[in-house]
Parts: sequence; structure tokens; C-alpha cells
Amino acid sequence: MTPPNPDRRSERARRAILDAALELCQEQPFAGVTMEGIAKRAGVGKQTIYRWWPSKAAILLEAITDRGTGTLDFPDTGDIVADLRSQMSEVVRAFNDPMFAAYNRGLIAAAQSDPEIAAGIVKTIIEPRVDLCIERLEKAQQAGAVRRDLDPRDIVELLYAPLYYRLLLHTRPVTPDQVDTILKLSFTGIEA
Amino acid sequence: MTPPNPDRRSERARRAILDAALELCQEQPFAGVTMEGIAKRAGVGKQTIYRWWPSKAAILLEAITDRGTGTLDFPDTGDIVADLRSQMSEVVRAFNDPMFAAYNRGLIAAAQSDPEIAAGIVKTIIEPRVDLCIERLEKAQQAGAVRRDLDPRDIVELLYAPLYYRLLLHTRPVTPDQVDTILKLSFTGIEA
DNA sequence: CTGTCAAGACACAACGTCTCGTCTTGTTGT
DNA sequence: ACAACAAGACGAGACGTTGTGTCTTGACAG
Repeated sequence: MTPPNPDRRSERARRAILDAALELCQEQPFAGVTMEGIAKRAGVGKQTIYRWWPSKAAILLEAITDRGTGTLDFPDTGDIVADLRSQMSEVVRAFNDPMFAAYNRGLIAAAQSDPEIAAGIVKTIIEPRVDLCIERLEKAQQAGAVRRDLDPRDIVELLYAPLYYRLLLHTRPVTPDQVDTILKLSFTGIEA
Repeated sequence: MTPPNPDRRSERARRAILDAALELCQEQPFAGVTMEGIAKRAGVGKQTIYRWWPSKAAILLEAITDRGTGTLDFPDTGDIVADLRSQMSEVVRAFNDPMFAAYNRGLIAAAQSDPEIAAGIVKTIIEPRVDLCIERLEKAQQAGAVRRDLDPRDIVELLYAPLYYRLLLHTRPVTPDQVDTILKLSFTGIEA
């Protein structure tokens, strides 16, 4: 009935819930994690979870953004290709970390039937990183290393989409080699 | 105990189940479809479903491949860019069909926690289409329209991944414009 | 003293297994 | 060829189990 009062919220319970959710996701596929399991592990009443979160995906999303990978920066050595390679390789490394891959796959799967989660993923995970990459690409455009008549947002998509494609469609493993391939194809073009 | 005998399987029940599954997926998100609901709609015992399929995703996968889009061909007018544009636009149209988009999203979401479904999607949906595109690209390479030092499989990924990226990450809507953008970027390259 | 907390009871829904009695299908005996 | 038969898939639904989301209780903290 009456909405909960955030001022009186227990920070201890909140952390316990986020920690428990992350732990359980490491031990089993995201689909197998339950609200009851999280409550049990966290030593918390179910009501306390339902009071603050609408779904387990929402918990995981907050847990991940809370332990924000920290710095979140984009290298700038002056060599755009080298900078992209190092940043994209970071993503490859993350996708090959079983835990991180599980988080991503689980969240994106949940997003397919939950628009709020989809919006949350874009806003808190994707967009900040895309924006950094766009900034770097704009500098490269001004430096004359990248064509100026292209929308940096489209370039980001062209570069990173193939990584997500393999992660989610399970066609081929995501490897460091793929980064080199993507960069070669997208920079010089496929036209003869 | 004893495995079921496919020779004695009722084709009527099989079709009723596939039809019911498709119907229900059109009426609600895939996550809301249940085995019991399918059985009810199909006028079928639950055991009959569990005897032949391991999960609802497996049913949907078979239902889709059964109503195979039929022809499944890749145009060849001699103009590789025009051919790619028309075929990719077909994918865009499919992704914008609410029903088809729901199927795809639901299946791919299920694939994130079910390796068999993932393998099934790749084998029966993705791969045949990728192979056709590869064939067409190889012709274009021989005709001198596309660089010969590139693996056609990588090119297919570069072209189609951005479509799936938007479909699954929900960043921007999948539009016909996107096809033009992808073709422009990937053919001429982003390097200045 | 008001509202969150931990704990768990509660009704509900779907799961996957099972048990019926019926119907279909392929085999066998005449 | 054709009936009688056995094997097994069928529709229906009961069953125990599990997770859902809400509600109740008493303790405790702001």
C-alpha cells in the first residue's frame, strides 16, 4: 500500500542481498537462481527483497553496477586502432570469464521479456561505455585517422556487435583473434 | 524407461502441439508460455509433449523450422551490394514483425541457459542462411567486387551482427536505414 | 511509535512423473 | 485376405515438489 521509505532502509540487508545474488550466479546458471535462494543465502526475509526489487534480474543488474568495474576509461595513445584493440580485447577477456559471461547472458536473456531490465542494461552498462568510445572516435576523426562523414555511434556498433553476436548466438567462441579481424575488415573495408 | 517408438507417433498430435505453441507465443511473451498451456490448447496430454520434447524452447524451434520460410534463397543480380541490401532488408522486416521478433528473442533467451537449444538455433536457423550468404560473397570475390584476402564468414558476421545487436540489446530500433549504414561503413571502411 | 526487519505460513501456478482407460497400429494365425 | 491380438502411444488428469508473491508475527531500529 504505502510505498517504502528509503531513509529507513537497511544497508546491511541490501548488501547481503546483492552479495548473495552474485554468489549464486557464480554457482549455477542465472535461470536456476531463485528469489527464495537469494533470501536464504542472504539471511533475509523474502518481503525485504520484494519491497525493493521487482525481479531477480533487477537485483543482478544493481549488483553489477554497484560493483562498477571501477575506472571505466578508454585509452588514448594517439593510435586509434591500438586503442580500440586494447579496449575490445578487454571485452573479449570479460566475455571469456565464466562468471562475467554468465551475468551478461542471464541479464540479456531476461531483457528479452522485461523491457525495464532492457532499458536498465542499456542505460547503466552499455551507454556509458559506448559514450566513451564515441568520444575517442571523435578525437580520431579530428586527428584525421577516421572518416569524418560517419556517425561514431554507428562505428561503435560495427565494432562491438560481432562480439555480442558470438556471445549470444553461440556460433563461434569469442577470441582475441576476432578483434584483429573486426578491425581489419572495418578499417580498410571489404570492397576490392 | 524404454525410449518411444517414432514409427507409432501420432502426426496429428505433433502438429496440434506445434500449432498451439506458435499460437500461444503470438498471444503473450515467450516467457509466459507454459507446457500445461500448450497441452491444454492442443488438446493433448502433457505426457505426449514430454515424450517428444525436452522443453518449450525445443517445441518452438521445431515449430519454426517446420514452417520453414520455404524457399530460403539469396538473390544474385551481379551487384553484391544490392543483393546484400535486399537480403538484409528482409531480415530487418522479419525483426520488425512482432511475432517473428518474439520467436527470435524468446529462443535466443532460452539458448543462454540451454546449450542444446543454442546448438539447434545455429544449426537449423543461422547456419543455412550464413552458408548462402557465404556462397554469394565468394562469387563476388571471384568477380572482383570484394577483397579476396578476407574470410567470407567474417564478412557475414560484420554485416549481420549489428542487426542482432539492436534486436537483443534494445539500444535502437532495427530500421531499413541501418542496412544502408552498415553497407556503407563495411564496404568502404572507416579509415580516413 | 512508526516502519523495516527476519522468519516463515499461505494460496497459487507450473513443473515433471505417474496412472488410468482408450484408441491406433503393426503383426500373427487361420 | 482378414480377423484377433498385443504393444504402445494417446487424452485426461491426479500427484508431490518447487518457486511465486502476499501476508502475518514479533523483534528491533530510527
